[in-house]
Amino acid sequence: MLEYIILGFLMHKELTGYDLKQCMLNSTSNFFDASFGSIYPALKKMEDKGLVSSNEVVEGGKYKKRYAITRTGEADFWTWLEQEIDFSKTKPDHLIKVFFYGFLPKDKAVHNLHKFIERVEQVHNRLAEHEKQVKIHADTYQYSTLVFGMDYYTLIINWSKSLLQELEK
Amino acid sequence: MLEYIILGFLMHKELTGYDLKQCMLNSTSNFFDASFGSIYPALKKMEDKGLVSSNEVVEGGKYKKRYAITRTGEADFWTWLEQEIDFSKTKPDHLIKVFFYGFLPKDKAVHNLHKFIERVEQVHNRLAEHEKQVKIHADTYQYSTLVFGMDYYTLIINWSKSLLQELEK
DNA sequence: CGTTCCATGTAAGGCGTTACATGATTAC
DNA sequence: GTAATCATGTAACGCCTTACATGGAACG
Repeated sequence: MLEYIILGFLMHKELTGYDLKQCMLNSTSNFFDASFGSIYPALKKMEDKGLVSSNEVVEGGKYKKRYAITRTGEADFWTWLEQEIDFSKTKPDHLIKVFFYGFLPKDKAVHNLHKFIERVEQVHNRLAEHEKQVKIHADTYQYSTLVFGMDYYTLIINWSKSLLQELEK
Repeated sequence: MLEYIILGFLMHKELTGYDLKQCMLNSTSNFFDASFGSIYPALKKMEDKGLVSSNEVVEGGKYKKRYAITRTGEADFWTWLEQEIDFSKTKPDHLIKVFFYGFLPKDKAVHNLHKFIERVEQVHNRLAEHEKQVKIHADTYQYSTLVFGMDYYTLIINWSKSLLQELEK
C-alpha cells in the first residue's frame, strides 16, 4: 500500500522522503500515515525494483535525495489504480485509491465506484440479517458495536453515492 | 490488543483456541479478527506470562486444549478495560474496549465515554478547520476523502452519544 | 547557544498474515 | 469415500513502529 501511495505522490512531482512525509501529514494522514522508518526503506526498495529513480543534491546546505517516478513505476501505479476499490471492514482502505482518482478517466472511476457500492451493500445486508439475533443474545455494549458496524457501512455507501453525484455534475 | 480480547472472552468461560476464533467470527469480526496463526502463539505466550492456564482433554475423540483466565489475567484485563477508550483515525479501536464494557461499572463506563467524545470532537474540529483550504486547493476526490474523515468522526461521536443515552435509561 | 525544523537512515522488535503440516469426526 | 468441520500448531514472511544515530540550518 505504502509503495502505491508514494508512487501516487510522485506522479505530481519529484519529492524527497521528507517531503513525502509532509504530503501525507497534510492530506492522507486521516486514513493513511507512515513513519520515516517505513518511508526511507520503501524508497530504497522501490529504486531497486526500478519504480523510482533518485538524484542526490545539496540544496541550502542540506543533503537531499529527490525521487522521481519511472515509466515502470507509472505503469505499476496505473495498473493498481484501475483495479477494484479496496474494501476493508476495519480500515478505510477505500479512500486510498480514490484519493488518487484524479489520474483515472471519469467513466472508469464511476464504474469502479458503482461496483464498490454493490460490494459494501452486500456486507451491510449480511450484517443486518445478523442483527436480530445479536439484539436478543448480546448486551447493550456488544449490540452497540454491531450497530456501529452497520452505521459505518451505511456511511461508506452514502459517501460513495454522493461522490458519484458530484462526478455526474 | 489480541491478548486483551482473548482475556475478555475468557472472562465468560473457558475456551479453546478454536472456540476463540469462533467467538470472534460471530461477534467482533466486524472490527477485529485474528487468524489461528496468531491466536495459538498468543495463548502460549499468555500462559508463559501467567495470564491464562490450560488443561488438555480429549472430548469426542478430539484433543482439546482449553484455556482459563487466571487471577493475574483478570487483574490485567480490568486494568486495561478501565483505561481511556482507544481512539484511532484509521481503525475502529474504540469498539474493542466497549465490546467488553459489561464488565465495567456503569458510572466508569459513562465517564470514559464522555472523555472519549471530547477527544474525538477535538480531532473533528481540527479537521473541520483544515477543510476550507483543502476545498480550494484539492480536487474533488481528495476533498471527498477529507469529507469522509469528518463524517466518520461525526459517526463516532453520535454513536457514543446514543450509547450514553441508552445507558442513562 | 539552545531549540526547533530539515533531512536521512538503521536496528530491534511487535503484531499480524498465509501457507503448510497433521489428524480425527461428522454428514452426505 | 470424500468433503466439510473440528482442532492444534509451526515457519516464513510482510509491514509497520519506536528508538536510536547523525548532522546542518534557522530562529530567537
